Amino acid sequence: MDKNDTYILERQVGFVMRRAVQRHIAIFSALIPEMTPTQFAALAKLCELGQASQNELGRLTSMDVATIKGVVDRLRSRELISSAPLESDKRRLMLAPTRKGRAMYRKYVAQATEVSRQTLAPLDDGEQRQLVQLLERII
Amino acid sequence: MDKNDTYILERQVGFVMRRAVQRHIAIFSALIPEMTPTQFAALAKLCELGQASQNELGRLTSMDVATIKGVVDRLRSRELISSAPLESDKRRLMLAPTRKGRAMYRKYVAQATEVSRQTLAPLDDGEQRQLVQLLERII
DNA sequence: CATAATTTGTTTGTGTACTAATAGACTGTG
DNA sequence: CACAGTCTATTAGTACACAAACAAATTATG
Repeated sequence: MDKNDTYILERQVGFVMRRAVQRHIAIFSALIPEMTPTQFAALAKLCELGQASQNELGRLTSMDVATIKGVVDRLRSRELISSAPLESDKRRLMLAPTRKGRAMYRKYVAQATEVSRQTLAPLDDGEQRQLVQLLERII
Repeated sequence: MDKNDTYILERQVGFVMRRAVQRHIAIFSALIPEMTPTQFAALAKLCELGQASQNELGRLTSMDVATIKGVVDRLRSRELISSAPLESDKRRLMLAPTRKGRAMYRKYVAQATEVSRQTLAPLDDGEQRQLVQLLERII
């Protein structure tokens, strides 16, 4: 009856996005083998801000409390960021990039741009902008 | 010097895709609380095919060997799929949906379409098609 | 036919992501 | 001031995702 009553997995946004993310992560880890995309995102945001509480950093990088804790733990164990409880609010754990963390960020920031470039390479400039804009609207 | 020498996390495809996937998964689990998107994908594909080996199912749903194993284990422990070694090729584990699995698929297939609809709801019809097509090209 | 290469599935380890429960610290209101 | 509600961080549990190493079965090749 309906022209579209079959469910075609391959055409569902969720499925296609999952595959696109897979490819993106593969490109990322080829170009930036020392870090995951999530770790780089947290480090980049922290370098941009100078410092932030763990919770704040999680919100700004779209990671929930449990996720950001794991990411921060791993970055800290590699001495890319430092942490200290805040005197004026003892609930908060203030984070800052270490010298080593800043160096790591500087080392890879150009590569990170290249990751985005390669991910979008099959599209022309207009299409690239369009894709990012459409994605931003369904967030 | 350059007009774009700062790295803006929020504008990177990877970051935006990650957030879009997060929203999609939230919609999915609100509408289909009994299963994850991945589990539904595997079950749907298996219902479409009738049967498949574990490896085959993994390839068709874009899950690597370790991932598909976990997904299959969980579906099997809930008796949504059955498995049996293939006589003619003893390496292969043939999978098929159980009656219960088929019922589960039928129960949620309309909801799965609704998940895609809600995920794309902020866009008009043309934009929805465009987004999916652009994503397909960067896979 | 024998052996090398490939395919399939399993296991281990690491990392992301979410839920739910908990505890301690802070804030607001009565 | 007290105490209820909120915020921050931690912990435990489940699930996806990938890499690497392995064993068993099959296929290809000399």
